[in-house]
Amino acid sequence: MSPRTPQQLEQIRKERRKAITDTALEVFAEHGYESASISKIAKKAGVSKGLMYNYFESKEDLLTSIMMEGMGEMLQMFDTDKDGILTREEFTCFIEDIFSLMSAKRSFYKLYFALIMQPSVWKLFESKLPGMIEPIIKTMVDYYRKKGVKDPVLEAALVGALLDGVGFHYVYKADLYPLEEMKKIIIERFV
Amino acid sequence: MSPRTPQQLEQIRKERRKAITDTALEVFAEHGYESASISKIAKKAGVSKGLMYNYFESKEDLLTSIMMEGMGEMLQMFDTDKDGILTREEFTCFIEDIFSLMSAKRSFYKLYFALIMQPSVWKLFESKLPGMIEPIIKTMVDYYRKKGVKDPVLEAALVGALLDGVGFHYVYKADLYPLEEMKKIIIERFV
Amino acid sequence: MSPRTPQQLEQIRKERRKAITDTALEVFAEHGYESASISKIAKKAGVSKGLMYNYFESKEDLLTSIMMEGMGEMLQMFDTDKDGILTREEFTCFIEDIFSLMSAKRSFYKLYFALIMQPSVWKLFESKLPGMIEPIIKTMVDYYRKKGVKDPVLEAALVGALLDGVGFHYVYKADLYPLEEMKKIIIERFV
Amino acid sequence: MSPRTPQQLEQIRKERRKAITDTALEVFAEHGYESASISKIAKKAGVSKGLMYNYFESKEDLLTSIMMEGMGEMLQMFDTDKDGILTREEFTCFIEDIFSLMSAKRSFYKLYFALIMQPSVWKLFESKLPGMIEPIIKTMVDYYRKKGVKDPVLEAALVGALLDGVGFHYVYKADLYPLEEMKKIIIERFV
DNA sequence: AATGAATGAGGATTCATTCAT
DNA sequence: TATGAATGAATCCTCATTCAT
Repeated sequence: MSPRTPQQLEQIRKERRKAITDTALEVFAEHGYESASISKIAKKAGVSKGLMYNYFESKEDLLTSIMMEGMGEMLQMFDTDKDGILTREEFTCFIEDIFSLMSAKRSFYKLYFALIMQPSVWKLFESKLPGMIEPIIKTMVDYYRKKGVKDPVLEAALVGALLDGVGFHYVYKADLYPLEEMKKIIIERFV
Repeated sequence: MSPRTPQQLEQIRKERRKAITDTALEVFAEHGYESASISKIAKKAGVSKGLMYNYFESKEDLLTSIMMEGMGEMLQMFDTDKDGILTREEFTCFIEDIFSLMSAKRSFYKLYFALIMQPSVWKLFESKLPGMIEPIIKTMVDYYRKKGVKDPVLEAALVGALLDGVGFHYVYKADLYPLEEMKKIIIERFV
Repeated sequence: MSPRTPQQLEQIRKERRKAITDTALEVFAEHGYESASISKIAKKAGVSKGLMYNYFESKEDLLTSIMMEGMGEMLQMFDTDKDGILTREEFTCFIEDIFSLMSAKRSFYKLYFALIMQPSVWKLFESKLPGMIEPIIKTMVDYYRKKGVKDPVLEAALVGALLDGVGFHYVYKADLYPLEEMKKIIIERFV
Repeated sequence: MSPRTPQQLEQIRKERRKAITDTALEVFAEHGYESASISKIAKKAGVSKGLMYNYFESKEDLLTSIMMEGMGEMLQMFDTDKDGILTREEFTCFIEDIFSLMSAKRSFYKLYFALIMQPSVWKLFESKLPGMIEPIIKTMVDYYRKKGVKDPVLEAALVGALLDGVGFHYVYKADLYPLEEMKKIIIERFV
């Protein structure tokens, strides 16, 4: 009879949108951006092709939306106030956060790696990615500086490379990767 | 105008094939596997579309051929006999080899990263890659075992991740990356 | 908050309908029939897509309604009784009416031209159009016959072609067209 | 065995291209630009959809190619040298040329009208048309200026509108139109 | 061995229309 | 009466692959 209330509509849109982005993330990560067809995503999300364009302007928009939101979520995890002194415990916590993230958001990580390597797609993000990574790097540099390490920037770069390498291997070796042991040894050696 | 000798024909075939693979490598890396069209590659290689199928069965065959040959070349660099005891000096040498490879074949390296990260491409190789990488891993595990490290497999995995991470960063940060310092610190800490 | 009276409802319906047809005319004329989407029209008319179908059965129905009504309006302008003798002043008036119409209803003219030229659309109107044009032709033939012109039918055809040509150019040359001067010279020469 | 000679290829391309443009002209004119689908044209031309894009970059390119070529042909008819003084006889000739064109190329003329009236099509040509029509306008303006007419530009616009109007009516009234008489009266009055 | 015309399946996208509310 | 989410057919276009020459 009467049209839905704005609240109802908002609710519907939110749910549908999430269904689409969740599915798209999976499919993008599984097949790559180019191979993932809107058709496949729509079908897997239980939605018509046409509806996809009710929520996202284009395939590219769908991709960038997912990436931006995923990156936003990741950044929030490191958003706790780290202006003061960084204790040993806090840094341990920080490393553990990164590892939690790796397993919690493995699909996203995979997509991130897959996309970052595709020059055509890279262009969409190269301006935004540094902003995401910088605070993480800074945290580490600060920690090592305070700890009195000789070359804190190099040390942070080393740990950064190590973490990316672990992430990369983990993402591709799937369930066989000794993530927990790796975490322990990294905390042991680099905290 | 006598017909070409079989040797000449063989020579021509070899050259044409190389022209195609070289061009394809570039185009695949620049546009990604899916976006790179046979047409573009053929035109850039100065060859007709039809001829491509005289040298390669399909687009996928073209890709796998390129990857296999490229990886074969890389592995040859580590083919020196390392069956005996691995001394500290030899391991240092080994690490240095890897870093040499990174800078000597950097563009090459970049192309391989770009391709291997695409899930559609990865699927074609994930069964073959372990066999190719294994000797490298094995070299490291052996070294750490002999050195008396507590968990040599984990240690090798750690260094493996670190090296991949460094390669990854180096390939993308281009000329700004402190590759030499990184090499020094890795040898210092992990040899 | 008593419910609206039937009169009020009727009034609201009328206004809404007019809002839709007015907007649709603009959009059809601007983008052409095929390119004009119901969505665009609805949004521009401040109405929901769904409501469009409450007032018109289909896109085609919307188009034909607009055309019929527009043509009706045009005919009314020439509906003044012209049975008696047509003086020079009355004919001047008549020409001026046509020019008024051109600028007052430019959007409609544009749509009319655009559609009349599409054979598939033409079929919807070809039975009704002659009825609209005939009285205009007749008025002119009568005038020239009374004036003693040698071939009044040819003269009327000439002026008819001229008026259509001017309308055509005016509609497409937009604001740059010297409509006033054209009117003056036509009245000067052909009245 | 051996590939086709360039001459053979050229021949094939020419023929196919003509088959496509001829069919497209018909279909565009019958259904309008937007409604005419590449599929329909391809099928009617006895050609695959894909091949259309071997000959034309896009639907728009197909349309513009047809229009440009048709208009080029028309303009060639007015290519006789008209740089010197334009005598009364030459101008008569010029008008007669236009009328010849109307009947000789009536079908193209019809298509031209049908297409040019569609706003979406018009946009593609409004930048190019003036350049093509200008010489015709200029010829008329020059003639009237030399003849001492008070406002030669307006006079030319008047005749231009008249000619377009006549063309428009002729094209739609088909065989019933008194084209010859119209020509005579126009030459009588406007030369 | 070599060519490029030709095919057709499949991709992203649009949009008139329907329907639950 | 009014809404806009949802559908799916149809559109333009791309491209790996085939084939006559």
